Amino acid sequence: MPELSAARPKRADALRNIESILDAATECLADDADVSVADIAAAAGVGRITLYGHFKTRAELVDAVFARTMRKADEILASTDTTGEPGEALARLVAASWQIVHQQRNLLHAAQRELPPERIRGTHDRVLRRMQTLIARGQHEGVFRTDLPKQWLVTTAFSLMHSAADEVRAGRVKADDVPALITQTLTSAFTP
Amino acid sequence: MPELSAARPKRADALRNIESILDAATECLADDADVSVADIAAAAGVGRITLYGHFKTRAELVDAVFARTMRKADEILASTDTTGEPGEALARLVAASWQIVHQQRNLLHAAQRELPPERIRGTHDRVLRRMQTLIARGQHEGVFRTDLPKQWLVTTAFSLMHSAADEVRAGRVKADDVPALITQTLTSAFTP
DNA sequence: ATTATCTCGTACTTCGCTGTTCAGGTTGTG
DNA sequence: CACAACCTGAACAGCGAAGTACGAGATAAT
Repeated sequence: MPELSAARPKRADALRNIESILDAATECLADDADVSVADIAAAAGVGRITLYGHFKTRAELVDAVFARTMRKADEILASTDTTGEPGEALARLVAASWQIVHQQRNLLHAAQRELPPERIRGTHDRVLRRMQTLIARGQHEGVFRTDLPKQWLVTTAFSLMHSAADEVRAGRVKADDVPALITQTLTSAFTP
Repeated sequence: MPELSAARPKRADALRNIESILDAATECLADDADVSVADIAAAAGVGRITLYGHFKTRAELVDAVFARTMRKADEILASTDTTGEPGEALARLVAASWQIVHQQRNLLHAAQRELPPERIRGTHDRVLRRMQTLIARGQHEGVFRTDLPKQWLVTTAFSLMHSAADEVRAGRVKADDVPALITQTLTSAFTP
């Protein structure tokens, strides 16, 4: 089922506004998962009613923001070199992922509060899969341990990134130190 | 400053109700961080107004529940043997901690939403310190790595426990497997 | 037994947010 | 240009939760 009623193209200004809204929402949600729709609309320089014209509910908006962010994240990760020695590739992938996790720490919280878990999982999927693929390769080449399920290793990696983000936020760790911290930890955690 | 105005002893039934409320709140918050005060009161078999008589605000209630849970957790951990080979002691400490983290997964979320971070940190402190002490000893004995700050190793340990709790909840990991999973991961992550 | 304490239902206020409706003005598109 | 799509503010309805006030009744302490 491609489309129901051909959905004629939106007008240019509508598209522009939608972009503004998504941009503003991304920013607002990044530093407060509880922002009101009104605040987002204001930040976008748009009427609240206009916003509702494009996104029927708050959840729909959050979903759109989350999906877009994940899509962008996936593009960034796609441009990260994951070839070569798995350990080094992991370091590169972690460094790139960390930036995104760190910047969007709150967006995930917002999503978790308003979206069903399956939906989050689905949207996350492609990003997770990149890590998973790399880990699988590392296991295959005998560089990463195989006594633990690769799914768990993925969880471990993201777990550390999220926790590190919290630590930075609390001022207990410097943001610049994080990639090294995580990489070193994961390197020993993953070696057989 | 011991006490301001001597706080005469509460009546027996009041104490009993306070206990009921804390018990009910602990249970309710454990499976939904967003329960209403009304629901908690109902679960405690107590009027909502009675609850407000003992806890001025919702935040105060959450704080009390959180503090009590951490106190109990600390007692459990206190009865855990942390002597002997650090690696094995860590395994025991993780197993014990994991139970608590797993059961109270949502309580932390509730606390994070309603309490100031410093407060959470403060209440958490004694529990974290146990892990930290063990890690310090392990480092001292040359069993755990020293190229990363011990604070970070503590973070790593708890990070994995919390993520594991999420995985279990999502049905991707069996609860019984978790202690081994975490222990194995941490063992390699911590060895130099 | 008397008193201070505690309980509890009902009903109310306050608050903030979401989502909708309406009516009129603006702007892009063909 | 003409029309449809779009934007807009203001105002409103609905909701759920927090917290308050009152007053009658139950219960524990001394």
